[in-house]
Formats: sequence, structure tokens, C-alpha cells
Amino acid sequence: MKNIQESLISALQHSLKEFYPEGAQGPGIILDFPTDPRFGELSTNVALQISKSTKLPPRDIAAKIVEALNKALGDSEAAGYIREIKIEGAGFINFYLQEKFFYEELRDIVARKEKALAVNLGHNRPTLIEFVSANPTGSLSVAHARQAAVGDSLANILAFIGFKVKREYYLNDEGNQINILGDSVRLRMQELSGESLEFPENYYQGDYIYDIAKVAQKRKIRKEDLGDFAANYILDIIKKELVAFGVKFDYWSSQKKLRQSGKIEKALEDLKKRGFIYEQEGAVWFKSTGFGDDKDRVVIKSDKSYTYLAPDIAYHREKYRRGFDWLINLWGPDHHGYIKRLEASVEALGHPKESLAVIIVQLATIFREGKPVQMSTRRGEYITLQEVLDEVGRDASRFFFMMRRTSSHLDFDLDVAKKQTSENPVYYVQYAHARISSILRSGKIRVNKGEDLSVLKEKEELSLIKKLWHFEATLNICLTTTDPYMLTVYLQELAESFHKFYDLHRVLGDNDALTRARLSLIEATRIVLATGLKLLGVSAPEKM
RNA sequence: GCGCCUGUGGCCCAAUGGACAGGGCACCAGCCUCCGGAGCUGGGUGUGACAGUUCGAUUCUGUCCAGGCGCACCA
Repeated sequence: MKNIQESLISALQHSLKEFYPEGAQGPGIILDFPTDPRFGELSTNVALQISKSTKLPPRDIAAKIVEALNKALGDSEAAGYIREIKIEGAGFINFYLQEKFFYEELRDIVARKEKALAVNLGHNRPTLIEFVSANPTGSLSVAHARQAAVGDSLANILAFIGFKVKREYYLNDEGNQINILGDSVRLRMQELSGESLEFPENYYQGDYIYDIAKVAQKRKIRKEDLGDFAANYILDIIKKELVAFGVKFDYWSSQKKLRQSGKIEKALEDLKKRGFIYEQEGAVWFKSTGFGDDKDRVVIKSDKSYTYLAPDIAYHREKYRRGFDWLINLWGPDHHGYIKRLEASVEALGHPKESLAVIIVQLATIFREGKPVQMSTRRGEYITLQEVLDEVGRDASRFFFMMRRTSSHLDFDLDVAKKQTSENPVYYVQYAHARISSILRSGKIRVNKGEDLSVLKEKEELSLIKKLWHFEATLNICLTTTDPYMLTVYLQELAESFHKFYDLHRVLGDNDALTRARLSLIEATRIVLATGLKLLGVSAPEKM
């Protein structure tokens, strides 16, 4: 049956009524997967939660809840899958499911393939996820690489569970940085034609500037167009790097076009109408303190030019106007101080705070031979996405970038990522997939939908099926945390569960019925592994 | 000074407020006549410190200690 958790939660809510007089809000019910199989397949601590407010002993409460719960469940479908409900420990209510529940889950996966794994949690909610958005002034760095891996995988996951997701790259294609870029190219061109000059320290130092200068010279680009020319040149490089990393954007949004369209003025007018704009000391300010910011922010400087915030307010206003009602932004940690003012602007424009999720992607420190690699963008000394790709490949690099929570620092050891050994988690997972593929290739028996799966009685078989069942819940965690990280953990656990089964039990044996059932089991495992890896942008090889 | 992230066995990391804190690496000892040994099994007096909230804290709060990053009318 689909989603026994939902049925149990609603039955539980019903059973809690006697503890909450009309109108009172009970606690949110959480159904956990207990860490220890000794405590059943599902568990809730709701009785312990209630005992806080009622001062009654938790086990007494639990007993009453279970009594009401049995009535509420009656002879419902869910009740047919429950073997036992026990009160254990301090007052946990533990659910022990019938084995047929798992056999049906397994059958469902084999019969419907990855379709059985997709659930519609998103209800087609139009969602825009903006990430990378690096200035087109140089190749993408490892920092962008992590953002690309996380953003793309999160988008995959959200799309898989029913959100209408689009990927967007916001292009800072004008302003100071582009001017400096153009000037950097101009100076290098002068150098190339034999002039000796001093190259400012805050200009772009990388060798790629020479490459651009040479092309610009050949094409006789006008001096005033050098900035745009260089930005476009670099943007082409960035696009290629992203494609190589398996990331494709739906939209490339230009700040220049945004300004030219007059939408910045419109956004500021909108804010003004709503009463959140004022002038002081020759500058125009946004009253962001009205929404929890530490201080008000300048949007138009006293020299009449915009701060970075002004186009950004307009940009986000446009995102909503384009029909999106969930905006996810992935930013580098250098932008974290910027979150509050953007949230403030979104609220000031009348959108709910929750409709904007800003996720800070912490930096990855690259290690080589056990030592951190120092980086400096300005000097052009940094590890690029391309270098990581060339060195360790797409699969390992994407997986590695997501092996820690996105909000946590990540140490990325190039030497480990390169290793094709058990030290390398991505190979551990892929190996499980390859192993299964190999058995399925050599097995001559064809599995059909009606196999009798109840011959799967071994401990390792049942725990593997349970692991498969947890896939959906894992995706749900990725949703609530807006972080694909948990999926990398899950896939490692699933692979482990499979390897343990494989080691103790033969799939292709003399017993035909058992062989068929086990083939179903490993085929389902293969489907879940392949689906999970695909969501992370990692390949699921049939041979390694 | 302010903000964000992080302190878990020798090293790297898990644990949506739960029930004995789990893995990996390294180290030691085992497992291939058999579907892929890139695997599996066994071996461990560990949550930075001190308070607090709670029936219960690695998780929440406060103070302190240590490390990383960021703090513009830059983008």
C-alpha cells in the first residue's frame, strides 16, 4: 500500500482527541524509523510529548492512545498491514508491520520501476532554483562546483517528487567587475603590442586574459566593447564547464537586460508605494529594518548609481511575476550577511517569507597529498571546476561535494576521490550496482511480476527490503532540509545492506522459486540505486 | 566587536529531541572449488568545558574555549 505512514498519522491524530479539548492544537506527530529493528518498523514518541502538558505518566497515555488507535484503524487497509502495536521504553508506541507489506513494496518497485518511486509531494508548485551565478570574469572554481552539484541535484530531486522546477543562472554582466575585466584585457593587449606598463594588482591576473586579448586583437574589438566581449568569451567557457559537469540551466538571466527594461525603477516605485523607501544624506534607502534586518540599506547611492541590492530586489520581484512561488537561491558563504535584506525586500513586496529559501553552500577545501590548497581568485590562483573534473571525474566529484551537509565545510581530498578503492564511497555504491547488473546478466531466469516473494525470509533480505522502502522518506528529508546530502548517506547504507545480503546468500541457486524472488529483490535494489545516483548526477555503471 | 559554519575514538565523518552514540580509514585476525574480494565477518572504557530546559540532549538555550569564513553607499 502507498504510504502507510500517512494513514497511521491521521489515525493517531484522531486518537489524540481525548487529550485535547476542542480547538486545542496537539503536537505534530512524528513517525520515525527506529534505528534498531528491535523496535519495529515505525515508531512515535507522541505519548511522551503529551505527557509534558498533561503531567500523566507516558506509558498510561500510550496505552489509551493505542486503545483509541485500534478503534480508529478498525478494519482499514492500514490495519491489515500491522502485525502488532507495542508500547516500549519510556512510552514509545512501536508499530510492527506484516511481512506482506514489504513484499508488496518490493513487488511494486519491480513492476513499476522508477515510477513507483516517484511521489507527488510538490503538486506542481512552480519552483525556481538559482545557483552558481558566478560573475563571468573567469573559470568556475571549486566553490561554484559545489554549488553546481548541490543545486542541480536538489533540482533533480524536487522535480522527481512533483515540483515544477526550473534552473536559473543570474548573470552579473555589467558593473565594476566587468569594467575591470575589460580594462584587464585592454592592458594585456597593449602589452602584447610591445608596450611595457604596470598591471594593477586588483585586475584579473590569470593567463586566460592574454588568450582573450589575442582574440580581441585579431577581431579588432573596440575598446569600449572589451568588457562585454571578454564576459561573453568567458561565459562560453563557463557554459562548457557546466555541461561537462552535467548541469544544464533553463534560464540565463541578465542583469544588464533587467536594468535596460526599466524594471529596477518599477521595483523601487513599488516599494515606495508600499512605504518602505526614504531619502537621507543624498542616498535612497530601503527600510529593511521593518522586516528584521539590522539596519536600513542603501539602494541608490548619493552619486545616483544603484547598489547591488537594487537590481536584486527587482530581479526577485520578477521571479514572482514570472509565476514562481517558491524561490530557492544557493549562495556562497560570502553572501550570508545579505540574506536578511533580500528576505526583507521579498516581504516588503508582499510575498510570504517562506517563499524564499536562501541556502548557503559552504566552501570546500581542496586537499592534495594531505595538504590544503591555497586559493586566490584575483591572482588567478585557484582550483577550477574543470581541474577537479579532469582529475577525479564527474561521478566522484559530484558525489563528494554532497557528502556533507551543504551548510557544513567540506574537505575534498583529491587523492581519495581519485582512488578506486573502498576508501571511496562513490565506488562502493556504484560497485553494488555493477555487481547486481552482473548477476542479472548471467541469470537466465526471467523475473515476472507475479513472483511469490514470501520465500524471502532471511534477516539480510528483509532489512534490504526495508531499506528500499526508506527511499521515499529519504527524498522527503531532502525536501524538508532542501539539501540532497541525505541521499548520499542513504545510497551508501543501501549499498551496504546489499553487500551484506550478497555475501551471505546466493542469488542464482538450485531452488527456482527462491532464485526468482531474489532476482526480484536485487532488481528492485538496482532500480533504487540507479534512480538515486541519477538524481545526484552520478552514473550507475553496469560494469566497472 | 557582530554574524554564519564547525568541535564526536589515532585520523575522516554519521545520528529529522529518543530507546545500548553508528560507519569508514588505519591496525590485528578471519572469509574466494561457488553470481564481480572495488566485497563480507570479528576486534573499541569517544560527544571541547561548565550550566540550563526536558521524562530523555551529540542535537535546543546561555556562558566560555578552539578552528574556518564573512562583515562596504563593492559585486
